[in-house]
Amino acid sequence: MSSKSEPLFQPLARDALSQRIARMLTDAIVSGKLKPGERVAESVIAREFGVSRAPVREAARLLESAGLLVSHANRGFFVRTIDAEDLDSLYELRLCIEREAAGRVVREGKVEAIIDRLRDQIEDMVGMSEENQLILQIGVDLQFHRLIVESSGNKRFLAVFDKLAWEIQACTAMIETVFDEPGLVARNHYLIIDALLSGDEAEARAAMEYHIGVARETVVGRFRTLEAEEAQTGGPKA
Amino acid sequence: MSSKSEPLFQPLARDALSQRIARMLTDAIVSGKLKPGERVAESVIAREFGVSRAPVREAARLLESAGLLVSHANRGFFVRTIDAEDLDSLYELRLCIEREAAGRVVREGKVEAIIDRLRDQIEDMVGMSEENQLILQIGVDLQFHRLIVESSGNKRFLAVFDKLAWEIQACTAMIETVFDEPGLVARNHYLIIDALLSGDEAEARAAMEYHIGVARETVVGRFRTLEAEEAQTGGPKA
DNA sequence: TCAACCCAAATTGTCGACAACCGACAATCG
DNA sequence: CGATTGTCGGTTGTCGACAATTTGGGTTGA
Repeated sequence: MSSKSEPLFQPLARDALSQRIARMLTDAIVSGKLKPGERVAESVIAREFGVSRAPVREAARLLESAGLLVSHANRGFFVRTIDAEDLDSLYELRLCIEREAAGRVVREGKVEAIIDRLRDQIEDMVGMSEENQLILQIGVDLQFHRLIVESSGNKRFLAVFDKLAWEIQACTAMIETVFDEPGLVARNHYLIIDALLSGDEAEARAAMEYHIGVARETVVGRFRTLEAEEAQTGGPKA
Repeated sequence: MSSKSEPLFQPLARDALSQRIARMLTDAIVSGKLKPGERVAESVIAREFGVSRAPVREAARLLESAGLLVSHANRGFFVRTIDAEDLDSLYELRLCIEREAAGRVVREGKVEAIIDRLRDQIEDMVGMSEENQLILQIGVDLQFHRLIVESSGNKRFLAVFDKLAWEIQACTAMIETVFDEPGLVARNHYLIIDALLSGDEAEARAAMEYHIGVARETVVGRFRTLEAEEAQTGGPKA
């Protein structure tokens, strides 16, 4: 092994077209440029990207399995609509995963390895909250939680988290003012860090449960009012 | 609606080809006819089914997102290999979901609505255990658990469960003797029913945790020995 | 006026073909 | 004889075209 020479170049980024298209579409949905319920015609997308329909189709199927699109047979793809109840279920699932992950991180002594990065991310969140960069803040927020899930060592937890994180980001992007006091939300993550550092598994689980519970109430609550407003203006869609 | 005449024929299978192919492939994998690590060339499958590669490709991507296949860029699809550690992670995830689901079923008083069906399924399991129909028994076993998860009312729980159930079934299909005493395993489900009927949420959670813990130790243990055996005979594959 | 019907435009589902790519074997050179 | 390089068969990635299906609007008839 020692005879291997130092690599001069990184491998070129040569993903398949479908993967690049999937990433573009994901960004468009998560950032809210494509709105829920909106149609995503593969021929239209193919024209815009200047490729054939095959890779677009594959990208769409990828996003379908990720839960960002839904497909009706012979009618094509639509950006997934999500209702408050569904969002609530999503947070309940998230709670299960992250609570267990936080416990495992403490139990297996993985806190030290990530504590610095977690602190940095909180700093980033605080900075973004002061500049009212809410979408970006949500992104870092999810990264913070992802890091904990990742270091739990359970790859299945991470896979589930990644799937639901996309959806949560997309949903929060739809709400104009997610939190009344973004700075407070950012700083509240210090409570999680404290609990992790306490070394008490039960405390870590409780802190995570509380944290996610607050987010759940806030976001789902906002979403409910948003739904009620839209029920008055625009008609409901299936 | 009443004017509709009696249907002379069943509707022809008019799902997309890809869905039918996906189902066939799923059966082949879950039942063990396609072994882990085995190559699934889309051109070969397309020839066998007498269709073009496009629907086969879509089916493969579907199964990839379901976790039954993996794709290496430009090299095609392979039946997913799973190691004991991964299987253990899977059971840990399953524990999180089902423990919470059992609690919710009790909390929201949904037990009555499903108790009869649960009992029937246990009877089925006992019958199959006596006839040494282990694969079938595992299927009903998972149906039993699925019913609890479904009636928890959280659609996300059900979605995650369905994904991991496939994998658990495929893994157990690889092990010749999953349990020493299948009849005992089947009857142990009565403990879950008792806990659900107790009306105590904590008790329901504990019973589910214990039940899955036993299965986890048994199956993962068997899998470890299976891995060790294969490490001697055949070389390990990436 | 309204309903049912029919037709046309647009979109998806599927197909066969070609090019790019990977892995393995054979050929070449030191 | 070992290592690198060239070549080849087979597979995937992508494409353009055709068939099947849905949708919406226009027409016809009561």
